[in-house]
Amino acid sequence: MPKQKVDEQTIIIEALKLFRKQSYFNTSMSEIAAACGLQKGSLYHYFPSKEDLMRRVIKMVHEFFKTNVFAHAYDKSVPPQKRLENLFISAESVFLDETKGNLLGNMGVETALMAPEFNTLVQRFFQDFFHAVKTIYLDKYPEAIATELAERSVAEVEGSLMFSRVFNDHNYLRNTIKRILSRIDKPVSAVKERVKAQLE
Amino acid sequence: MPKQKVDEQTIIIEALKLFRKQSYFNTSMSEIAAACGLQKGSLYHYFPSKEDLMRRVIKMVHEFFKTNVFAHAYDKSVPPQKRLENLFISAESVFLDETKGNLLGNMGVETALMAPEFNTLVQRFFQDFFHAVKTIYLDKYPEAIATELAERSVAEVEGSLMFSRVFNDHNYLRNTIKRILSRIDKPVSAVKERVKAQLE
Amino acid sequence: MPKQKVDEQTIIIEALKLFRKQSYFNTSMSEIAAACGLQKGSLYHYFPSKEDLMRRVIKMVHEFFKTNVFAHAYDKSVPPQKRLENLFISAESVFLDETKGNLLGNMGVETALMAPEFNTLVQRFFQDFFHAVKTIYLDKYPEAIATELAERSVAEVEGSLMFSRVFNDHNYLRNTIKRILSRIDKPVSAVKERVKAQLE
Amino acid sequence: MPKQKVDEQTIIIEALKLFRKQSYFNTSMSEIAAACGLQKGSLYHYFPSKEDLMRRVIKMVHEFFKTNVFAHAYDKSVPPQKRLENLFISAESVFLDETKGNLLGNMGVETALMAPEFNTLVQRFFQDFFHAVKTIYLDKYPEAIATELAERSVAEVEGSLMFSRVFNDHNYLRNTIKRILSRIDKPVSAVKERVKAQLE
DNA sequence: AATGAATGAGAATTCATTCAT
DNA sequence: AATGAATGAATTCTCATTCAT
Repeated sequence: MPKQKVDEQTIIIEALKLFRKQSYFNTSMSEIAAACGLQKGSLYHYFPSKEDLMRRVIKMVHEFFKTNVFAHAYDKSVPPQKRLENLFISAESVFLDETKGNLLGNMGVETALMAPEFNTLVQRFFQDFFHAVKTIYLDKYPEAIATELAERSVAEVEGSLMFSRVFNDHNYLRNTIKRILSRIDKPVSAVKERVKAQLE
Repeated sequence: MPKQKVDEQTIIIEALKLFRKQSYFNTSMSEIAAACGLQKGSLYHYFPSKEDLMRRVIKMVHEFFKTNVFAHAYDKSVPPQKRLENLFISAESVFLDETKGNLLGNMGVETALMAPEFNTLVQRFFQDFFHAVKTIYLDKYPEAIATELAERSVAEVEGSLMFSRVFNDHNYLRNTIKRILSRIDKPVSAVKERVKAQLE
Repeated sequence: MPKQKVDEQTIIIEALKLFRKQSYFNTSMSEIAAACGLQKGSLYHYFPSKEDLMRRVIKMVHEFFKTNVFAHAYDKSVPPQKRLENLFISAESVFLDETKGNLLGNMGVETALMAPEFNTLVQRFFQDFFHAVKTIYLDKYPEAIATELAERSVAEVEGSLMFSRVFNDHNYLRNTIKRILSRIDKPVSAVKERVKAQLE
Repeated sequence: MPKQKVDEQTIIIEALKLFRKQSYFNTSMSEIAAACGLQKGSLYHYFPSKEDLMRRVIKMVHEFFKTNVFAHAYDKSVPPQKRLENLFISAESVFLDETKGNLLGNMGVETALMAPEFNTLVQRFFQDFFHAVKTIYLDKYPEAIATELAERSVAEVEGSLMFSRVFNDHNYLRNTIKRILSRIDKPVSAVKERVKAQLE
């Protein structure tokens, strides 16, 4: 009659932390089990396979972002500037948080490489990310511009997140987010002009 | 049979292709050997270990970029706009080329995670990348602005490169590069203003 | 299939037998596993490495000797002649026993060569051996003589044990032990004289 | 038209040194080649296999002992005490010499274990050793005693040689040899008596 | 639910050996 | 005679997974 020592959530979080730190292929089920205070055999009570556990990790991160980050975009009671700020500031804190992790941030490629199925999950995450950011920009800009701004912002965030990790310096991401937020305050005309210029 | 079947270069390139496609940890020495038409034991003639092979791969990519991409930045016979174009257009073709690969592009994080030594190599790559881009911007902008523009451009490139791979759509990267190139044509004053605005 | 097939002790003993028969470097983990009716991977449940298994084998032999051989030397309820007899007769039966083995007997050198740590373990074994034998001689002889007799006896035993194995003839060891035991019955004076003679 | 870089002798000696230091199984052909300043493939010009090389090493050591050590026993122009001294003093210097080595000394067991053929070679070595020593003793003692003394002396030498290596202290062997040499000076009667005592 | 034993496939690596040059 | 490339078998070790208790 063994007592339950952990729950699914705990295992998913411990797995996330290890995948983030060491990558999926370089993390063994034993390590995950050990991080949970379990024997490796016990993990199979919760997840039928390592791949399935990874799936759950990705989904959990995705859900977390939906609830805690992307949701800000859709809160119509808040003005667009402020919504953008809420979204990116919360994204920043998640990305830079060891625990909550950003498996889907700059590790998107590695994750996507694992299997077509994972690629799909990663795509969905970024689609949601784009959609949220674009939704905000649509309050101030027409479709084409909003799309471009959203893709650009998320790309900058992902790129600078990578630098933050590679150089172990949070400022890359922080400065990028500051810059993105400052951009939305600028007069519409300037942006329009530039975008137009690119379209020929 | 004792006739030379491959050379170091070939092995490094085959390894690069596989690492790019499958990630380092998910690629076995057998696979690399098979890709070269060798027995796995034979690889150890050329490289004392898998890690060492990886080191060589990274260095080769770095050298390739120095010679074929970053070098454009320092060709003072060419006007800055054109230098920026040469640099990013060549970067684009390398990044999107299966063969030459961009291990150090969006896979920087996984690579960097492998070991402190690899992290250092990845850092050096990006430092060189930053430096090249910044050198061009310095022809038109003062130090602070050039730095910011360089970091931003490289971040955008890296982020959109990730999207290109995740969504299997080269346009993410292509559009980003177009945008970056169009930016340098804009009057200095606009940029200055925005940067100043961010500095308080 | 998850039913315990062997225990640590069994593995250690099987390893000992093989090391004795084939030497450490010429015995593979597969062979040891096969001798235990296990798959090779299963050994790593019990021992983290081959070297560690060797360590355990050495320690087990050492413990066995402490308990079953050297202990006779310290049983003060028994007269010295008899103690010496008990010690060497039990040593003989262990040395010549395939199962209990004498890895630390005449294979001391190969074992000691393996690594400094193993050398230390072998040294400890012989120190204990010397100490036990010397303790007995001290009941009849002064320090200097007891030391010399102990070193000599153990050396003779080891040398003749080697011959017993090389010539596959137990009599080398048996006769040596008989001779050693007969020696202690001799008048002290004769021994003293000889030892004195050597001391100039 | 490659020049001869080494000769058989050199290789045999380098191999001997390595086998002595690391044991046969733990020494690779590459290491031997490297010690000779050759590529491993080149060794096969001189010896058809590693085993054959080992055979040659054993034979060379045996020949060396025949010529430089055992020969002293048969030089009838020298009195027995002096012959014994010559024999053991030369043996001592060989045994303790890193270069000339004593593969057949205390490593007899490991060597003998390798294959029946090697066991035979080791047996022959010790038979010659016994015979030489016994020949000297026969000048002073009758057959039975000479045999016993020879076996005992060689056993002591081998045992103490092992201690010298395990404890890295040449004195074990040196003192043993001193003791053996002092023994032959003693009156015949004492030895006779003891030997007789053992024979019932 | 948890464990710990066991598995078997496969990882990286080593190595004796072969042979064209 | 020497080399260096190549091999293939073997070695140590790892790991996802299974399952009886």
